[in-house]
Amino acid sequence: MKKGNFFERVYQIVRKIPEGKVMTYGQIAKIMGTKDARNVGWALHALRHAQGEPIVPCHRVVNKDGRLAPGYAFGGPNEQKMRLKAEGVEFINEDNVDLERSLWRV
DNA sequence: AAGTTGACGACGA
DNA sequence: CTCGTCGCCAACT
Repeated sequence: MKKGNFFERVYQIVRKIPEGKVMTYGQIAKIMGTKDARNVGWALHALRHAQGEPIVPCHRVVNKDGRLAPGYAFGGPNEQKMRLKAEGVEFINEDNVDLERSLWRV
């Protein structure tokens, strides 16, 4: 049994998010069959200093507010917004993604 | 080894 | 709005 199963699962799911779509931590956690949304964020956090895995579009992962944690984003909340917009994700306002349109539904 | 923290979510008060 | 609590897992101290 592998131990990093949890993280790998998170990466696997996040990697398959198509452009112009986003997923929430809770959504990912639920897909994995757990309620551990905060560890999903932790898995992404780990990517910051260890991109050992293939490219993981962590900017497509948002919290329930439709945005990343203020200040903990890969390069700043502004970076996230700019990046998602560049992929075609619609924003409801300067800080919130239009989850109704851009939430990746399986 | 044991306790605390963390890119979260949801509900209650 | 803030505060507290539970859920669940890995990393950090």
